[in-house]
Amino acid sequence: MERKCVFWFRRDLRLTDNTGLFHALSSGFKVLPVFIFDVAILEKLGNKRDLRVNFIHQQITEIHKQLRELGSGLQVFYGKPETVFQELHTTFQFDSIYCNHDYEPYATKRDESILNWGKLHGIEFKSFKDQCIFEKDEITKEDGKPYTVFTPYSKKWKLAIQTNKENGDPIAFKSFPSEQLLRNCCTNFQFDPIPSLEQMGFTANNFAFPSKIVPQDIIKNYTQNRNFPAIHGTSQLGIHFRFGTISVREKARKAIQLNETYLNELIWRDFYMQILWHFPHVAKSAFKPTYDRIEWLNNETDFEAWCSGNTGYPIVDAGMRELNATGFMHNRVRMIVASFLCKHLLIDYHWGEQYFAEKLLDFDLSANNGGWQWAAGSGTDAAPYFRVFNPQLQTEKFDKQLQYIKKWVPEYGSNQYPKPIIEHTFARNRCLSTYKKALS
DNA sequence: ACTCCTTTGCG
DNA sequence: GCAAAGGAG
Repeated sequence: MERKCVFWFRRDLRLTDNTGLFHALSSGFKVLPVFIFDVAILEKLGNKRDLRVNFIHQQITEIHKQLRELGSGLQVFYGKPETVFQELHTTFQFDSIYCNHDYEPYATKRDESILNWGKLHGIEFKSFKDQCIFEKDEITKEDGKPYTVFTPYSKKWKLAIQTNKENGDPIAFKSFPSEQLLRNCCTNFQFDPIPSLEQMGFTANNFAFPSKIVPQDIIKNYTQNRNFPAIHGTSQLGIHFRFGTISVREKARKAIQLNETYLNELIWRDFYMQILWHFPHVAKSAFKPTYDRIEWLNNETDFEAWCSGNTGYPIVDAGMRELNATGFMHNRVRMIVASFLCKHLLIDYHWGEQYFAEKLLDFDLSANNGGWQWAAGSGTDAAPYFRVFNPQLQTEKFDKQLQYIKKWVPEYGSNQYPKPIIEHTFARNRCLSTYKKALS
């Protein structure tokens, strides 16, 4: 009988340079590509117009189309992964499941449960590194322990790129499934139509997502431009990294050629992924436990003003309005609004982290958590607690002409614009004493 | 022990 | 200039 396997797409929604898919196709087994809309994840999304679900739907529809042209297809399910595989196995006797590693706590548990289910039925679960360059224990200190500070981590990372070249270049375009390989996909399978967004309780939306093609000048001038929110100076590739619609290896090769500052951003991504892997508690609580003792004020009126972009601090409000309108916020501004929420308003960083998780199209647990804990001061290599961003100075440095502010806060300067909800120096001193109390 | 960070602000 | 905390080499 023909040996068969399943390739399970998760956050690697592409056919080219996809490590797990490549291994599945070269295994000698016939490959059934599948995608599962996980009910547990979708049910947690409060907004039924969620654009990220739209994005996933678009991408898998595209993959299905590409595989169709090769006489195969993508089998898409809506359900609980454990149940889906169990049911699929009764009609389609596969010998193994191939996929790529996912390092988030929920995904780790889910994969372990699938692996254990597989063991009971003699099904192998084979997972590969694909969404980052170095993972887990690949970059550690000399004593084998994980780095918790970025700079030494990044030095080791760059060194490893050089030294690993001989035995399997970590950024090589090594996993290209040729058309011939793709023909190892199942052709005699009755593919079901892809469940519609409406069937899953979501609304379809014609949204123009950021392109995965980045003009080379943006990367070349990244160092000079990246901090100015009025300039289109960042790649805006976040959503593509999040769902694996681009290959991080490809982008790392480009970054090495073109711009070290941009490369560092990719290394930050690996850094926070390995932090989440080694210290999964950061998803729920502070990396530095004493920071859980901070007595946040958590004023809901202040939080509402922050969310809606009505704090009376124009750079903060511009950022929040950009986020609410587009699902994107410039990174410099992310730092400013985060610092403002934690330090000026003394609102638990978890509130802001959650709000970003709901709104950002490029939301990624490890990066978002790392960023918020950095801003709150509670994280690895974080901003010292006594460093309180001054929104006024940040504006003078990074939006001197007020172009960004005027774009998102058109009423700025008129009497329509709210007065600051808190005075800077007062807020700063209140923050310092509150933090000091918790940390002493 | 000594140095260098760490997406900075204040006096 | 210096603040004030801890990691890494």
